[in-house]
Amino acid sequence: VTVRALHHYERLRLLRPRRTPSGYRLYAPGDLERLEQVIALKALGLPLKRIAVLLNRDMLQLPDALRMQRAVLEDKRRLLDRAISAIQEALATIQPGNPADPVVMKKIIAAFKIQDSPDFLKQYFSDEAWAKWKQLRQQTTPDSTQRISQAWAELWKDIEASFEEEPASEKAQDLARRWMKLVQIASAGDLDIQTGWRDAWANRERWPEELKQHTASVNIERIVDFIGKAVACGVKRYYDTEG
Amino acid sequence: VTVRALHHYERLRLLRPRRTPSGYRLYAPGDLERLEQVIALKALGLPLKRIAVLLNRDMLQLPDALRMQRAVLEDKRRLLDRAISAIQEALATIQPGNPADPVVMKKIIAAFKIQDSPDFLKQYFSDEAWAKWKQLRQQTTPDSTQRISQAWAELWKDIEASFEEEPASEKAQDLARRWMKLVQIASAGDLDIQTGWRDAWANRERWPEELKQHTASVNIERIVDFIGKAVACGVKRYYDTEG
DNA sequence: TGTACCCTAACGTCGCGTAAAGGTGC
DNA sequence: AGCACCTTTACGCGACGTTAGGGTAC
Repeated sequence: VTVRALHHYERLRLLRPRRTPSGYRLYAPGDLERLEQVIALKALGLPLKRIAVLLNRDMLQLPDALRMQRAVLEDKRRLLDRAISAIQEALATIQPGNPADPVVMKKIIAAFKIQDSPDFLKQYFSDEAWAKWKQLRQQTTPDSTQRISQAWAELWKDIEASFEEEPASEKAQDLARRWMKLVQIASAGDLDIQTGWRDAWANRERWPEELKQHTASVNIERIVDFIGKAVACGVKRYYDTEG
Repeated sequence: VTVRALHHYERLRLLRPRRTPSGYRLYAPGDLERLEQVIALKALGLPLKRIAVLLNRDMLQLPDALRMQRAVLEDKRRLLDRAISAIQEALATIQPGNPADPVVMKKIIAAFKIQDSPDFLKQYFSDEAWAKWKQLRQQTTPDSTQRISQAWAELWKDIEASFEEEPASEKAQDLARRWMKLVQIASAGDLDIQTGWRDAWANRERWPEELKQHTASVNIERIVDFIGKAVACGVKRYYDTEG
């Protein structure tokens, strides 16, 4: 805490130290305690004026203020997460050595829009599934979100390289297993969430443009078709051997 | 984007729209594209002056700027996480209905100090273990951190209520299993991290005061003693039955 | 003639940092 | 007398919001 800060707090009526006859400030232990309170609340992001109200008028507002502040900070955190993963996406497209400035910009913009659009997907989810999905996203670190979306991209590419395979072939069955595993990871094994996504994908031609573009680099229709057949094949084989 | 913002960007040389004879601004498609770039970079938290340099002088700095900004945002996120969990702690102590304002403040301060002190724990970890532990903390959401620390607190209380039990009793063995399970969860099953924590706990009388106070509400010495015996008992029983 | 826009200029916000100009303690 | 400290006053930052005062398009 700098001297200037102390003066600042005093002008905002947060501190009222006594003075020596010549005008020097004298900080008593009580002032120090109050200062610690100010610093604690400031560290939570509360504006000094609000702290002044809390400490001078009524401490009873404190729990409410804390709850509000928590909500504010959580919003800020979400914005930060979005910005960070947008940077990740942008850096990923810039890596290969192509400068391509406007492309990078558009990647950033797209990354934001994609994270805006989930609200649009809500219509395909049941209320319960949507609540679970939202909670899951809150619990997931952007880092692991990043890894999952990269795993999808890699899987799509691998599938595109295997379009010629028979659905029953070992290679196709491997891809199908990877697919199902990713579905389990991305949905945390929750069936309601998986159902919501299945419906959302079934109506993907009605998605907003920016969301569609996220899969524009691959032939998503043929991929879905291929995996659908491979999974069907795998399920059939499973029942043939089991029963 | 408000009108005032457009004027502001223009004064900072971020935009240069043409003018009608009477002085009205005319925004061409090129200006719009540039505006979108400004907005995208601003959303990442870059200051407008830096954006001006990037867009006017050299785009080549862009990747470096993005990487730096990512680091800045990740720091901010860590601060935010700390503030959020400090609020959680404070609200948790306020719940029971006791106003107790100064106590709440001290909780907040303590919550910050505890999150500051991990650097002190570094000395007990091998370099490799410390790196793994840092990475694990980065990947863990504050939410789940909160749940884990609450689980520890509950377990401690349950153990305190069972001090009279024999180490070999079913109840003690249950508590030992809960303990080992929490260790596995908190360390993500990593042996290096577990070893680091074991050393850190072994020297807990040399921890800084604020960290010690975190366990001050329970009789941590007897808890550690009790669990040590119970685990030893469990291990012995395991080998007796196996071999 | 109205009214819905546009323009510039300039001050306010928030939490201090940073002088500048001068007094106090020892 | 010197030097390290204190005091008040006031401007600066960053990204605009918000008047105030006046012109323009239709």
